Amino acid sequence: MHLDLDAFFAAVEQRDKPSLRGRPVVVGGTGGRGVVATASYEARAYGARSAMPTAEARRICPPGTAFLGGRFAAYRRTSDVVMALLRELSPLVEPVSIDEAYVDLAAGDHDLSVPGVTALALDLKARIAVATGGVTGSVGIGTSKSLAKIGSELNKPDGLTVVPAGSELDVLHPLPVRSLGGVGPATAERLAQVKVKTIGDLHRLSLVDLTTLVGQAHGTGLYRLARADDDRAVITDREAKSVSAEETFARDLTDPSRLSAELDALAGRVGSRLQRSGTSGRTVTLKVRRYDFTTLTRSLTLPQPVDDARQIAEVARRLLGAVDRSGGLRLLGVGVSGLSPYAQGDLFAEALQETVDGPTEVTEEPEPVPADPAPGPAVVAWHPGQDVVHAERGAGWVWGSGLNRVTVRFEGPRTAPGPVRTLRADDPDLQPADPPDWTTP
DNA sequence: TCTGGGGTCCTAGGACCC
DNA sequence: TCTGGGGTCCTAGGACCC
Repeated sequence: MHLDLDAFFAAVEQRDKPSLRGRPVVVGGTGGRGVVATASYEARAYGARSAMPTAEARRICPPGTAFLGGRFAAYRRTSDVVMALLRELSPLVEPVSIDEAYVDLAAGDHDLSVPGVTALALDLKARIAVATGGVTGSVGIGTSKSLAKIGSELNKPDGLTVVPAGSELDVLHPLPVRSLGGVGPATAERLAQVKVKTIGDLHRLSLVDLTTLVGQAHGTGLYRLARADDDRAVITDREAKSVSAEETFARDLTDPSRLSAELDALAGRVGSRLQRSGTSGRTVTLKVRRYDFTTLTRSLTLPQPVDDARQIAEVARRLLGAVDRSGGLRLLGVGVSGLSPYAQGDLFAEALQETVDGPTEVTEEPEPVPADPAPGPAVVAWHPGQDVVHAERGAGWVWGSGLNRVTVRFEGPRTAPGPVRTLRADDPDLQPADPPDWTTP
């Protein structure tokens, strides 16, 4: 079974504010650069849609339309109530998002005949409406995730569609390819170029033609979905693979200190979420959207996982230093991926930390003194693009560099030219500047 | 007053290793 | 003299989803 709550954010607002009932309601970003998250069915009648710029929705919706910024805590509470009802049906419930979930009815104790699941779904919808104070949902039931999802889309809002076993292809074939999960604008356009518009058309394509057209994984996936061949399981707990935060600014930013402060704030959000979830990750990714909407990412994988906001901000700043910021930036984002469990108080984690940081407790052992002097001065700070390096004992010129490495020729006595060293980002001689100074040309 | 924010998965090339 | 074949990891971008 697939359940999709109807115009969810708008429905919660209409439930909580009776004056909004029967009126167009748009929930989303209300600023100049906001987009629509959810439009109520009344607003959809005027053309308002998810992902549409709110400015456009304001143009096409009549006076009296409510534009709301959203109350996510309220949506979360309502969602939790619904998910709890689903868990009464089966232990196997997979929340896809705040307003959507799959339920493996076969894992519960149910009559799986068409009349049986129809009665079950009608009862569920009634109980959702009562428990949430009037929020409705659309339900699809079928022999696979794909069919259940398609079923829930077929009769919206407040709908119920059961696709009986054996009738899958009859239901699928007349539908447009866009109905299949994973077929977006780009794939639909490619398929249209070979005259494939419906899932029935798709069924006639050979596996080789399909994978040539849209790639190996995508092609084999679509080949199977067109045949109602879908054995994906309902997964109750998915581990997060990345944590990120991003922000579109009301006006493009150029001021380095403002950008730096924004990175601190974003890294702070990511770091606290990582720490709350007891994870940390090795790869830090910076996302940049320029004034002209061109978007790029830069990432760096560290030798050890991080969950500390300052460290995350440090890496992000270094990455931003290598990006062309002329013309202004519209958006900055910071993410951490390559996550691993990193529970505090975890003995294994502490042991791991010891190997990284050395013993936690202060020991009587003196710092070991190297027998031979280091071959060159330690580099204190270097940022991509920077051509002079300041070191603990002198300065050097950057001979060559990549994003996470630098080759430096250090000054030395005239009789003995300085050595050339290549340092990677994880070289202990390459230490973060404090305060970070990525603005240095 | 054009185009959010949070994610997942896949691909492709290069470095590197055996 | 000349250049294999397998694999993993990292980086960057793109498609897609809600």
